[in-house]
Amino acid sequence: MKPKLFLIDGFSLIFRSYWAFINNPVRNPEGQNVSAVFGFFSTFISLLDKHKPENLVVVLDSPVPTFRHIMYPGYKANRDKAPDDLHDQVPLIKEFLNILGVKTLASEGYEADDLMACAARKGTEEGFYSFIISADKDLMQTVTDTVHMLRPEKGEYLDIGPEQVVEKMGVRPDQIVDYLSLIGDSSDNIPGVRGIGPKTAVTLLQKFETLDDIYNNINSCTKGQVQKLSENRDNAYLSKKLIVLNYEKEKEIDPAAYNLGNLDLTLLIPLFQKHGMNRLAGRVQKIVGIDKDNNEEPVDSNSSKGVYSTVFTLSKLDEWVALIKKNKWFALDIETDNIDPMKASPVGFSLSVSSGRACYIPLVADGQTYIDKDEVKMRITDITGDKELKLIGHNFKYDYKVLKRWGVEVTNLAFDTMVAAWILDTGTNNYGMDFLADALLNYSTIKYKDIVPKESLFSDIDLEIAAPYAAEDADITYRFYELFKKDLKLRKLEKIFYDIEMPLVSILGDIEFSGLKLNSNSLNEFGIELKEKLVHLQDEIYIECGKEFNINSTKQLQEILFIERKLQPVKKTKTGYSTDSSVLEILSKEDIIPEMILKYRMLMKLKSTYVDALPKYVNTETGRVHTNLNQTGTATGRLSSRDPNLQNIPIKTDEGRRIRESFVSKSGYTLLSADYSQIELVVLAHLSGDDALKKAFISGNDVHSETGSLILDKPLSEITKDDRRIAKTINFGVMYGMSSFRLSRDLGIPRRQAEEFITAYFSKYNGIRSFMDKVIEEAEKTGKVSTLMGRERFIPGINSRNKTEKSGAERMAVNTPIQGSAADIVKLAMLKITDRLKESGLKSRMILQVHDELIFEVPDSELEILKKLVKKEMETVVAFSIPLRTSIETGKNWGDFH
DNA sequence: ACGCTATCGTAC
DNA sequence: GACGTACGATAGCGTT
Repeated sequence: MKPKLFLIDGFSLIFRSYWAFINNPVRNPEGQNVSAVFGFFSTFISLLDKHKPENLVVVLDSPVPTFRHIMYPGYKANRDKAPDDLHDQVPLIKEFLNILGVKTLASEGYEADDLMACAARKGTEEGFYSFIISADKDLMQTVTDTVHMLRPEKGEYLDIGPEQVVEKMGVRPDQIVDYLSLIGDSSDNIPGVRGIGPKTAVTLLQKFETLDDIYNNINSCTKGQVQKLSENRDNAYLSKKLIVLNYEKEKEIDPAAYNLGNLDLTLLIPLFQKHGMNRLAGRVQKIVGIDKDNNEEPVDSNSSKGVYSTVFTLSKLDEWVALIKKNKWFALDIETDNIDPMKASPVGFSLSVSSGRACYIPLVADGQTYIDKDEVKMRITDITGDKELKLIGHNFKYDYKVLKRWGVEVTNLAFDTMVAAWILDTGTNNYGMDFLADALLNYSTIKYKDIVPKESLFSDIDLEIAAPYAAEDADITYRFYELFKKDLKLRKLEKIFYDIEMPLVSILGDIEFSGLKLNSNSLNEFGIELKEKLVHLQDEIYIECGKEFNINSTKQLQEILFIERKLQPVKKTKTGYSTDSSVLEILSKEDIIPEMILKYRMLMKLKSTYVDALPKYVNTETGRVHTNLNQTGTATGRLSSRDPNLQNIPIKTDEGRRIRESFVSKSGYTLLSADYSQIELVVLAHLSGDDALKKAFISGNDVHSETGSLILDKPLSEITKDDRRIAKTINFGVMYGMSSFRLSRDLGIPRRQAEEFITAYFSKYNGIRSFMDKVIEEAEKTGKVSTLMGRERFIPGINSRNKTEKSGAERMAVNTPIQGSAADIVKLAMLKITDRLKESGLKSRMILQVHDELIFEVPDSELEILKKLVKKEMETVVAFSIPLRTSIETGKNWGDFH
């Protein structure tokens, strides 16, 4: 049996699907028309299921003009432009195909028909059976014994070989071109011979074989035919040129590249569900389920409930421990009595070693104790400290901290399903079990809030209710594990997941567990100062305005500024005129109020967000602040920090710095901060390979001054502070895709000059321009971008025709490899340093990460050792062609560094 | 009382 | 509309 090569005429299918539902379009929850998406994938799935092709490619038309338009301006000139709501579905379809790993084929200047013909012929040469999936009858010219069409007719796809062509059209495949040249094609605006229709064409071709022969023997035709044929001779031959397919691209096509491998259709399920196409999601599940059946595996149990038991005795518990030791991989979940892991104690454990099976081990339920907690602790210590076993958890950092607090050190965490879900798609912001189970397994979980009333604890709940809920968590975690393990492999995301993110989970757990010491007293004193200043400022503002109002209300402030004081608005927001700081700064030239508001805003921010808030986070047991470093919080790979956010503690103003100063080291210890210098620019220099930027770094001089020297075209010695400021703004701006509009506003220079700066920047650093173009092109082709360590991010909207959306997507695409690679590097450094601290038995602890900065709490005696160790590990974590520098600072408080 | 969105401001 | 990634406070409005 020859392998099958499926060539899907993408737009043919898309158009047909769209118009098929035109009176009753399929819509997603947002109301967007997704008929074409639905129709396309409905057919796609059916074809895959029915024919099981080994190879498949979706062939797409390129934007006009093609060579046919150039040859004949009238070509397809009668076509209307595609409606917007059809147009908008194309990127979505491409994205879905991309996620599946199905290739697309397009080539500028050629139509899909040409490319399919090329691929089919090349396929024949290389031993494939080709199938062209299209409604277009022009393609019948390609049909041979080894090239068939699958043509939609009456709700099914008919297999069209040479015999079927003769049956349908009355001529052989090799006569199709001449046949169509005679009758023309009104839908493509191809003239043909006026007055000759299908009937006459067939008669003529049966008699004379070819168009040439017809004209050579024109005298044997009827009088009417002779007249029509001679009048339209040019049209007939022009039509022929337009209809015959072009094989120029045949050499470039490699059918083997379209091998589907192990196509995982389940990847489509969440996408379908997101767009309200539950029927399609169901069909995929059915198809995949049937496949599993054939392999004598249980019927897909993803969406069915599991079988759970409650463990009341130690002997039952030991049976489960034995199961774990046999299976090696096991899911563990802990129920506790507090949402904050630094305050929580375990009230029960659930375990699973296979999808659909789990148990719950209650310590406390309904206020009553069950199994002895010390006996359980021994078993838990046993299974979480055994490196032969592989622990699976969902958001296990929480459980890790609870266990650590309970006195159990987990050393064998191998798979966190929440982190895996994030690595597979960093672009969403819900990685909770309930949501993922619904989206990926079509499984509706028991919801915590449905079984635990407000103000109650989990340990208050009846065991009959608590046990299934808890066991389900372990069961679903195990199901996720089986799903994600496969996806990570398929998507080649194993390295970033297993080698970077997974070891990081417990490191982050340890950092959070350590926490930072906060001097609440000094903060409270500062709070009193701030309050006095704020009351004073508020009074002054009221007096100046002649009335009292809520200064914190932008709505009321707008009234004051733009109506009462008749100031000129600078920019608009969705709901009115903006009053943000850049606006107030401009307005402060005209009026004294804006400056007072700016001052008020700054002090208010410090007080409410930091001074008042931070002391509330001091843990009563440890006396320290334990932030939550969210590993799944960003689309680029960075960490984020919550409750409290310690990654945005002020530093820029003197007042703000006082907040930083309230973070102190414990007695006998010093804080050490190690900061990568300009890591994002260094990453950009490395990734782009731009010689000028690399040179700027290698020189060892300040990179912003070097940039200033380059774009302002003057020697380094003549670069003023102001020049440096401009260069710095541009350096950062470029990485974020800043416009000249914004640059001119931020620097207070004319738009023209800002444009010149940007132009100069890219002409001096031309490697950066080409790097960015390359990234955007990659994003357009694959729908995603990736970082140094292979982390991926989908870029929705990158193929949008909406200009704003498109350029927004481009900025994301360009920034993500830079920001994300920097994040990769810092994470690698964290892993290495942790290893070194462990093996050397030092008492120093990493206590915070702020994107490009690591903070340690170091015994005074270890200070010198640690300075060296940290610097060395950080600077050697990756081998770049340019140095990766760090600056180390130490002090008794976080603001003390200089 | 709670939840959502908009706006603003802090960090890297 | 016009600079990427976050979190969080407050206001204001709508729903329970």
